[in-house]
Parts: sequence; structure tokens; C-alpha cells
Amino acid sequence: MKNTIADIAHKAGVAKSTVSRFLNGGSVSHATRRKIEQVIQETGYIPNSFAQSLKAKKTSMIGTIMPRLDSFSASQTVAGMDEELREHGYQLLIINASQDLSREIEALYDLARQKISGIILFATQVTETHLAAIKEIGIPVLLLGQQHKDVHSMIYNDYAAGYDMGRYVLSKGHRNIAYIGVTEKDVAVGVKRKEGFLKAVSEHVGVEVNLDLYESGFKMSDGVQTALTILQSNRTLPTAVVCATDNIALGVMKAAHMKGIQIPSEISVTGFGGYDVTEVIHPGLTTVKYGYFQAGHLAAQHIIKLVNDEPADLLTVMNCEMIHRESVDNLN
Amino acid sequence: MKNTIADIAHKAGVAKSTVSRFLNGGSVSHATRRKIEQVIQETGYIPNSFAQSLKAKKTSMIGTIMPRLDSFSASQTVAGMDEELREHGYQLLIINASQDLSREIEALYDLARQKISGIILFATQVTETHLAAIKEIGIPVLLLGQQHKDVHSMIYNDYAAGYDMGRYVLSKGHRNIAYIGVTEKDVAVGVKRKEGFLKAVSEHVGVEVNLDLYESGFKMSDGVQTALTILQSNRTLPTAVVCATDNIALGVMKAAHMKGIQIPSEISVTGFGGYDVTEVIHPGLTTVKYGYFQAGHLAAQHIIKLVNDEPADLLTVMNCEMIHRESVDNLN
DNA sequence: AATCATAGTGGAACCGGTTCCAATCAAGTG
DNA sequence: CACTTGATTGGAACCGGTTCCACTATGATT
Repeated sequence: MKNTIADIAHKAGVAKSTVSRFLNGGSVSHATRRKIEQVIQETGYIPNSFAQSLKAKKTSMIGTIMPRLDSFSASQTVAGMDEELREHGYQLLIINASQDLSREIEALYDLARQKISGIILFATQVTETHLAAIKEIGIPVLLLGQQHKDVHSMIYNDYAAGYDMGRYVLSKGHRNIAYIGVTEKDVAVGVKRKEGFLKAVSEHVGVEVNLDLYESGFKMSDGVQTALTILQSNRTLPTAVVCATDNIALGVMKAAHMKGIQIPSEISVTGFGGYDVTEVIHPGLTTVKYGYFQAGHLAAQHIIKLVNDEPADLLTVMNCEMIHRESVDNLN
Repeated sequence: MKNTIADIAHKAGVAKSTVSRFLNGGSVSHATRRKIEQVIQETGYIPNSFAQSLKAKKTSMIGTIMPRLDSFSASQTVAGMDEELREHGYQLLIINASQDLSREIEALYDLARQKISGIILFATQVTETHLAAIKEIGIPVLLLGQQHKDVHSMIYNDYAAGYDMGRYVLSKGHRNIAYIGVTEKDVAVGVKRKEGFLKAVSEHVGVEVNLDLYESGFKMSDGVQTALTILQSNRTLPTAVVCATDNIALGVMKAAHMKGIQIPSEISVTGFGGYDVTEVIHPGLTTVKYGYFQAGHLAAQHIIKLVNDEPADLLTVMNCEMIHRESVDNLN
């Protein structure tokens, strides 16, 4: 019951090469075609994909390395990628780096050994080691979420998102604002969003704006902590808390609720991300929606181009969309 | 720059077999060991894993087939599996079946062709076709979430969860209850939870309980729809709505909010699942928490046993834990 | 000194496919 | 009818590893 191509050939009374040709659409006479078909039918023969890949020196697999699996953005994006890749006959191999940069590197080499055709790397930071690995493995790599001049990259327009959010909050009359950011090691989330936001503030001439900057971790519980220090300080409370991620914003909302502070009447809150939950909670969270699913599709299309040596933009910037909900009060 | 084992052997002035022995810990003299080490160092040689697997006739990969990636339970479980598998030197290959049963079957054969060592199947339904495929591919398969007498299975104690929830809601004095279930094709979620709940109700002698059963889809929007039909009917509103999943419960809460109905003072709501969001929303959702992450670990351990032909329980039942929050009013 | 393990090594076969090349054979051409 | 053409087909080499087997030294044992 081993069923190799040689067995099939033998049972059908032909040579290996003929069976192979049959399988790959070469020229085979009608008679032998039928015989082989029948034998394959009977035996339930399935070609060994190693032997195939060994000869072909590549696979039809695309690898993706993600810092975590259990996040809304990650799973949405991956779902989109998967859909697109499947349509093009590629299989997606997902590797979880558990937010450990050295595991990302490891994964790059791992994927190279497996002769993966291309790699989509969900980046939070792009270090020298990353670049060295990417260069060494000689496989097309697409950065998702961060950019680097030497690597194909796909990013969201975080600067614009931050800017839009800033303009919006200011337009609602808020002049005493707390901004909760994240580590600047994450250029997209930690730097760009903040810069865009600051830009909006700096452009807002005529009235004085009091802006306090805080830094928090990515987890909701981090958001709760940071929010509590803000809410418990002796200074006047800000009228709005702008958070660099929806997760942090959810944490802030929780903290406010714990403190009996009403949203938005006593304090306004905003996020970034557009997670599904932000819609169903009350009040709904004003946020910036990122098209994760669509981004996955785009990323897949992009890596397929790279794999096939087709031309592709070095940098793709995707736009975001502001979602206005009830968590921001109008002070005007 | 092809770097095969033959190249290394040539450069080091030894035979292929010696290099192979060096790589796999055979007996190699100190001198040649050093030479080979150096050549490998210089060339950055990485063995071709196809050739290895071709000979070995298997991989150190475990495949998992999931109906969807973008769900809390799925991503949590997968994260747990991944952690455990990695520790044991296995790699996880994730396949997304997009809630399409025929794709699940396809995936089973796909994984078989790739000589995956074992498969963890996130099941919602186990059809005859599934069983036939599982039998045919001859690879260890572990069902997760559903059980079948012929296949190793791992399930949550949904019956007990439903029962506990029933007892709890009744103990809070609710006598007019709406139960929103899902399709009975999903035995675990659609049948077991409901049965457990009904059992609790049937045991509750002495007072009359008015129970209405509804069926909804799995999506939050389905929950909203179903809730609206309940809330808009002319009959007296139930005092509690018990939902078969957290997602549906979130939908119900949203619908209630849209209708200006207060939770829990006007209507109580419960879910199943223990999603993270159920904690941060207000009011917090009373639900049953499933240990997804831990389940992932367990599943991984289980499939590893199967792969190594070690004995393993045919059926593993995992317990759940009720989480009491504010979404249920005490009518006593 | 003769005998015997034994560590170290090279050669060749093998895993299961794909592909190049040469051979065959029937139909078409002048 | 000899010759060209093109469709089929089988044989052998190859992809890049692993492993069995035979052969050499080398040191240990009587």
C-alpha cells in the first residue's frame, strides 16, 4: 500500500515517465490515459509532494510570520491573505513568533529551509538582524505594518490617521487632551500615529491646547493602569483621552467605569484600529478603521507578484477611515 | 551558490556520507569534524528539508484545520497549541477552511499529501465524509470541539456548562426565559448546551417556568436580528435571555441598547464562551469561560502522543467555569 | 607478533518524483 | 514507395539528502 508513481506505472503497464506526463498534462494517448486513470482511481494514488518539491526546488507555499495570533488585526489580515492565496493555488504557512524578535529571525531561516516561495512578515520592528536574515535567505519578503527602504513594504497611513484624529478631537472643542501612546520602537503605532496627531495640534493655531503624553503597553490591562494614573492624578482631568490603539482605549473605558466617570459626558475616549467590539460597546468607540481583511488580500497579491518576479511597488500605503461614534463629546 | 551536501563534502575533502553523519551526530573524527564545521560556517549551508523528508517519509509538522481564523476561541486555542508544539520540536501548519465542510475534507487530503505527522481538526460537524477521509489518509487525527466514537476527541463539557447556566439563571428568580440557540448540526454548541440548560429547567420543580426557544446564526448580527424579533413581539418580554454563544449575547445587548432597554434591570443576558470583551463591556456579561489556551496545550500534547504511538484517551472532556458578572439581575 | 575489536570513512543504493533524449510507429507528402 | 513529420513512449539521469555495507587504520588483547 505504498503507492508510488512506479507502482502505478507498473500496474498500468507503462513507464514512470508516462504516468508523470499524464499527471502533468503531457502528451498521452487516449488508451493509456484511460488505463492510468483507472489504476489511479483504484489505488487512490497521491503523489508525494516532497519528491515533487525536491525536483522543482520550490513549493507553492507562502509563509507568514506574525507576532501573535490572538489579535483582531492579525486574524483578520491572515484570513484575507489566506483567501487570496488559496485562489492562486498557494498554501499559507503561519508561524507564530509570540512577540519575540529572535523568533522572527529563526522563523525566517526556518521558512527558507523549507523552500517557501515567499514570506509576509508582520513587522513591529525591523532590526539589522532582520535585514541581514532577509538578505541571506534570498526569498521575497514583504513587510506588513512597517516599512524599510530595502524591503518591499506595506503600511497603513498611520500619520494621516493620527492627523485626522487630532483634527477631529480638536474640532469638537477639546483643549485639554491626554495622548496615550506606545513604545517608539514600533514606528507605525508608536511614532507615526503620534506624529500625525501632534501635527494636527501644532497646526491648530489661535487657541492654546494642553497636551499630556503618556506611554502604555499594548494590552488592555496596560491601558487600564495608565488610565488610572491619569484619572487619579491631582491635576484637572483631560476632557479627552486619545489612545494609540483600540485595546488601550478599551482599557481606559474600563478604568473610567471603575472610577464612575461617565463617557463621553465627563471624558471622551478615542482609539485606533477599528476592532469589531468597538462597535457593540456602549458608548461606541470613535476610532480609525483599518481595512485588515483587504490588507491581507493586497499583501497576498503583492507577494505573489514578487514570487513571480513581476514588478511591484516597493512601498504600498493603505488608507484608513475615521469612524465617528459616541465616545467623543462635542464641547462646542 | 547552490550549497548541497555534495558541495560541502567536496570542499571539505570528504564524502557526502561523512557530512551527513556529522550533521546527524554519527561518528566523525575530531579533525574532519572541524573541517566540515568550518566549511558549513563559511558557506552558510542549510540542508534541504525536502530531501530529508523524502527519505524520512514524514515531517515534524502538525496540521490544524480550522473553520475560521478570526474568532477569539480559535486564535486562543491555536496560540496554545503552537506553544506546546514548538516546545516539542513540531511546527504547526494552519489551514483555514472558511466554514466550508468540503474544504475541511480537502484539507485533510492536502495535509496527507504533505506527509504531515498529525492533524488537529477543529470540528463543528463530523460527517461520514470526514470519517472516510480520516480513515483513508491513515494519519492520527484529533477532533477538537466535537466527539466521535471512532476518532480521538477532545470536547468541552458543554452539557455541564448549560446545566450550570440554567441553575444559575433560575436561582436568580428568572421564570420567563428566552433561550437563543444555534443549529443542531453543531452538536456541542447547538445540542449539548441546550440540553444541559433544559435539564436544569426540568429539574426545577415547584414553580412554573416559561421558556421560549429561538435559533440564531453564529454572528453577532444574527444575534441582533433574533433579539429584535424577541424584543418587538407583543408578548411579555422575558426577564432573561440565555444565549448559546457570547457573540449572540453581544448582539442581544446591542439590540437591547438600540431599543433603549436597560441591562440587567429590564432584561438579563448571558452567554457562553468567556471572550475577553465580555469583561470590559458594561455591564459585564455573565458567561461560561472555556479554557481555550489551555485546551490548545492539551490538544497538542494529545496529538504528539498519537503521533508517537503512545496510548492516549479516546475522549478528553474539559471543564468550564461560570463567570458571574453584572448582566444578570437578581429578581429575588 | 598474531588476532581482534572498533572508530572513521567512502561508495553506492535508495527515497519518489520530473525531464531530457532517443526510439517507435502511423499518417502525410511528393 | 521512400521520406518527413509529429505524437507517444520508455529509459536513464537527476533533485539532495540518508543509510547500509565494506574497507582501512589504530589500539587493545592474548
